[in-house]
Amino acid sequence: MSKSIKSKENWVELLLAWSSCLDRELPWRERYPRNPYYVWVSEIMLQQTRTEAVKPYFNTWIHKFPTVHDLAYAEESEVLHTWQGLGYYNRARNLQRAAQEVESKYGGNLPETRSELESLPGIGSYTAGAILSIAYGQREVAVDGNILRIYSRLYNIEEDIMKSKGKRKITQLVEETLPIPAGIFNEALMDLGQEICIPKYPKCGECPISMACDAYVLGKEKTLPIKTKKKAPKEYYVACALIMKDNKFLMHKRADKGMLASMWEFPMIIDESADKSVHDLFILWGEESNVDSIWTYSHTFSHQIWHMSAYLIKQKNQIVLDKNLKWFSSEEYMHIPLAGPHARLAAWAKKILK
DNA sequence: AACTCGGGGGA
DNA sequence: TCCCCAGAGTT
Repeated sequence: MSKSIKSKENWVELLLAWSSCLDRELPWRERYPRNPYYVWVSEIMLQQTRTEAVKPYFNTWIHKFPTVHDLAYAEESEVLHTWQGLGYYNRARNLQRAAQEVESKYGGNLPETRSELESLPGIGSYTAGAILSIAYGQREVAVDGNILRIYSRLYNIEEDIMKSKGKRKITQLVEETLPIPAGIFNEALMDLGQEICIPKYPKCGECPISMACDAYVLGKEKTLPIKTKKKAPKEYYVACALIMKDNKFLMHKRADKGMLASMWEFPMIIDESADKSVHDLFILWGEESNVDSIWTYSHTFSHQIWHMSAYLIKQKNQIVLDKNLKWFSSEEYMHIPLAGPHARLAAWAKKILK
């Protein structure tokens, strides 16, 4: 039997041996058995987000909301404020809603079946599999971006891993190779995906299972996986109003659905035309005290680009406040969830009040 | 199946 | 610049 064939059979063992030596120190991996709530919070935070970005948020989160109960009864604004800067804010809202359901329906204990977990908001097939395998020791697959990439290379899968056909094929393959304990194996694959089998230039020279890897043997490690490109972000022009009264700024709470839901912003008009956004801002909020913008910034989201400009505006005589329109001092607005680039504008605008 | 939803880090 | 990342929900 040739070495490569033998390695193909043994790659799971080789991977597990490698990862046990690696012993990564992560805040959500501190003890055995794992705290299911910690696993849950970390998996939600890690969706589409790098480990290094998550670490400080995870520690702050656990400090503020140590248990499912604490999260369930927290103010939504504090939940969003704690998540501010991490992105994909529906994750935070869904996490709290799910915590409320776990509290009321399951007595504060995260359920241990795939169907019950996937019925909770924010928990899909990947996260359910991660919780079941890592926190509860069940033999369940958890197919994330790392696993799609690694299996595409290991088994020379040329299907597009972003499409359901490719994902189905790889999920089937993972199911066939999944050992016990699956949690250790799933974590080992994620470690390999972050440390070695990285997207652009995989470090095959350091890889413990390169001899079992079809892509490496065939010299295709840089061309796999096949993945569709994302389309270019759409560009918008955003005019922001700085309206002051009694050393406070007027601020607006965004709708509870859609982009940056329920987060606060300076009153703004967004449009595909720069001129129209500024024109409409003055129509709606009043006469400009200076026709020139006093602050500009371009912010790139994953699917939109906002070209922002801020204007000092003399307030109209009548501004009808409601729960979504309030005055905040620069001290006060550091404690509310600020919408994306508005956090940057808020930090800058503090000096106007001095 | 295609689209929305954030932000930051690396080459 | 461009690309990617421990995905889920909606249409």
